[in-house]
Amino acid sequence: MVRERYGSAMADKPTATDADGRKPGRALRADARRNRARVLQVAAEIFATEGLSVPVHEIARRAGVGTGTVSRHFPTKEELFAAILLDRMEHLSGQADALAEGHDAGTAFFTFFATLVHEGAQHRGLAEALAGAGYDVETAAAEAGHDVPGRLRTMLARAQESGAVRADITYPDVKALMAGCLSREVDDAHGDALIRLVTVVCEGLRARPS
Amino acid sequence: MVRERYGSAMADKPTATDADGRKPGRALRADARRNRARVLQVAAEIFATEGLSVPVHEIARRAGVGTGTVSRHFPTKEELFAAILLDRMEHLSGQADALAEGHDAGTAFFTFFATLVHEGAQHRGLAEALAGAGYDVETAAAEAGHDVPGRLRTMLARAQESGAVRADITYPDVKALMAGCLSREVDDAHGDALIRLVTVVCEGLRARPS
DNA sequence: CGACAAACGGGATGGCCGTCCCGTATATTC
DNA sequence: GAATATACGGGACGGCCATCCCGTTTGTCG
Repeated sequence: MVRERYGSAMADKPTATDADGRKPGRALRADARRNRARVLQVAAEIFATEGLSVPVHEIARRAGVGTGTVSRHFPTKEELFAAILLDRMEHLSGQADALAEGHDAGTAFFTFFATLVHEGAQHRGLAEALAGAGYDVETAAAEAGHDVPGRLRTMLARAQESGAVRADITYPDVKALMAGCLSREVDDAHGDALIRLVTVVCEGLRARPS
Repeated sequence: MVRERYGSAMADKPTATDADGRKPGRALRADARRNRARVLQVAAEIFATEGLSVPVHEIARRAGVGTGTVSRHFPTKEELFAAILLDRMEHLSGQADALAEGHDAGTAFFTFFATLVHEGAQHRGLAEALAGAGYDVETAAAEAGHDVPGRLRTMLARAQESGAVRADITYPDVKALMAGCLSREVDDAHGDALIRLVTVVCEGLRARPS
């Protein structure tokens, strides 16, 4: 059987000392900011391609920093997970705003839907692990101003008003369809299969000229 | 953050000594057979409700056996996972055969579809973990004579021939829809939400009188 | 019923990983 | 350019868990 870890133990009561959610005091030192971003990026890639069980030491090694640096920025592995997701949410809500501005309602919605599916294909496990731990990513993101679901909901409504999307579709329908595209059945997250699925779903959502 | 383990480390190269896949020699002693079945059942329940990271010791404790007994029957945790899934597959293919015999093609298909979704809701993580480890459950099950996908495929074909299911549906479509029903969005695996989703999907699959 | 092998129990072992700590290096500030 | 707090590196610690081992129990067969 292929080499694979399932996960790894985690402290029950992490002694949360500093979540880098620092509002007060000084700003982060320049190198600290760089390192933090680098860890976040490397960790996102590694977790996406190799699973959540990759040791934090390994993340640090590949990011070219010491383990202490990682755990100072993200006191627990769980907080690292959350930070990655929040970071992605920030990107996504930025993209959403750009799309909403530069395209007609239909195009914006369909494009954003596809973006979300591809993003989801990358970080599937992450979101599940945090959800399983009772961490509500969407709410946390919304509080940080990166309300991706809200934006999707708005885009859906506009697309429907403009006649690009069937009027009988609801937001939960869209979420379920998205989840369907993300099923394990679609093996490779980058492959054609995913693109085909998204295409099919979008076609299904599109309002028929009738 | 709520107490939650993500998983647990596992040996890279399990010294596979005995997989209980014993064809030759003596049959299992009566008590051994009992214990094996009991562990399998208890483990399936626990993994389904509490996640895959529950320690093997805990499984043994709750099954009322020693850890040695568990690891003799299932040398590694991974083999325990696989055994559970194979066991479920056996149940399922039995149900499939019974359904195919006792009902019309349409009812058989829809009922089995619902059964699969509910089963999937239980053992979601299990299948994912094994798939991630490169273990092909479906093939293994097929080799053991419990070819669930094959049966579903057959039932779909018959249901389509009989006019109960839309003719333009393909088997992969069905798998994707099934996966959609199993999305994390449907929180409680026993709740009404899942039943509603299944109902909707089945209605969608049903051939319209036109 | 007695003898033997199969199976059991659960403690011991080894390894892995998250987290903490502290001496060192470096960005920032005056 | 010096002083100082901030951040870094990576080794060490502690805990957890899968697996193994071996003395003991129990089913099986003659």
